Amino acid sequence: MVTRMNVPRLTFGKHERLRGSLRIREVATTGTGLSEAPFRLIAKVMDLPEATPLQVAFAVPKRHMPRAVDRNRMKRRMREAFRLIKPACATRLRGAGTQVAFLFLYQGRDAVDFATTSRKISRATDRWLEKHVAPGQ
RNA sequence: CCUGCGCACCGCUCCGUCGCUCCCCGCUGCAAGGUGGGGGGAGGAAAGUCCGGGCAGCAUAGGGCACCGUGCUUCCUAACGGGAAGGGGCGCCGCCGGGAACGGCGGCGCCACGGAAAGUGCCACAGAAAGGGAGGUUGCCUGCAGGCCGAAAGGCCCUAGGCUGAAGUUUUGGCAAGGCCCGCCUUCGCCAAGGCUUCGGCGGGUAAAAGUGAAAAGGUGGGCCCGCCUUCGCGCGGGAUAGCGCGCUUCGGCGUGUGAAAGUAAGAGCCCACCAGCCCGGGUGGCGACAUCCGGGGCUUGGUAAACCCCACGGGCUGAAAGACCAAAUAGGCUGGGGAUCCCGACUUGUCGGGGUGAAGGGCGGCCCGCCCGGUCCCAGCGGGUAGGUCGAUCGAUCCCGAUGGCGACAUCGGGACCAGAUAAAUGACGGGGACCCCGCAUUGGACGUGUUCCGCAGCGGGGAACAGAACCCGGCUUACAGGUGCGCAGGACCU
Repeated sequence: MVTRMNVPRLTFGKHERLRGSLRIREVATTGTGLSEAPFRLIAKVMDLPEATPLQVAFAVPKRHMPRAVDRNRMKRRMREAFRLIKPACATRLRGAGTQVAFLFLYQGRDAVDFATTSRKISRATDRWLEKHVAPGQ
């Protein structure tokens, strides 16, 4: 109980997911992006319908990974990786007082393991925030 | 025991930490939500989207044509192009019968399996020729005798056909030369006619033999002997044999009854018998596909319908992005009220009444076009409709167990269970253990067949774990698949 009080839970609920084809298209077309190995991050500072500092979506194109099983596995790894770094990212955005929509794309042809995925996702997020969000407080 | 093939079934499991989604309950909050607890959460193919159905909307008097699909029978089913049980055909293997063609029985496998005898088309390559279809090549046989017309050339009859060239040889006759016994003989000589042999061209015939092809027009065996004639012909008669029937059998046959055949130059695809197939009629068995028996025809009618086509049966079209409902902002629509402005009328000269307002009016300007000014306002309600949301949407031809009926697919009855429901799309990430399989290392136990054999227990190290992710739901089909289990078949090794 004591640990629960101090350490924030590493949750990742539905309201923190970027949903709706119109918003996703807006991020994909007008957002600013950067690449990190097989991943690509596109994000945009914009108003979100939920009271949350960020929303995020993950995409794996069918033309690179034709089998649904492979696409699912890659999306799950990306989601898991982002879940673990999300709290730090959220506090930073709360400090800056802005809302950001993220869109992660996977552009590789073969699946990569979780360690690599985690490292790359984290680097990409840090780099994007460094560039576009003023450091809080 | 090993290997391969086929069919059926299974399709790793547990723990910890951190998460996701749906449902239920408690607390909290106006609500959104938060929080605590409990429960559910991918497959045998979820795949391909190839069939069928439910469900939904649209269309629809009835019928026909067109188009599409299906195609042995009966049954199962909500339905099917699915399934079950049968029938038939084909292929391979084994055994049996027959002189042969071929037939019977058994096993295994395969088959979209209505009609090719309604018509049309097509049948590559090869081959002379490929479907109303012949005699082409090599080879073989044959070209003998005659009549009539005509001046002749030639024509006609008869005939399967009624030729011709070269060389050699020979016979007869004549000529020439020579000889002598003088009317005969001889010749490396010449001419004419004829015969024979060989070779070639041309015509006729074509069985055995040879070729191509998937297929050359179903196949096998045989067609003997004697006699007769106003009629010599697919004539008539007699006999024999084959064949067929019956009986016996030592299965080798024997006995007995019946009993074939026609042609030609030679032959045959002509004739006879049988085998196989086909068609027609009838009997028996079967719900039926069909089977079987008897009689007749005397036909041989090739393949292809996944070519057109014919016949029978079925099909309205579109799919969950179907469809139903709620519904913001903005723009526009309609209705009502108010404001502003313009026009008209009335007079009490600033009020009232009526009407218009995507126009009136004013300016630039001779006029039209055009441009500019002015104004196009505010509020409420209604309806359509977009974003978004809810339903559809997860209790159903459902699953499990049992009983009964049925050869079976399956059906009926009884009891029990609730078992994914996401929506940029949940079912995961990381770590560790346990089974399983493979490889290596050593260690032991057992079996007799004592081997470079086979089987088993525990140990250490390393590796592997397939195909694949629900998207309205269900029944099938097809395809993919590591490893394992069971059954069947085939082959091999060893023992008895």
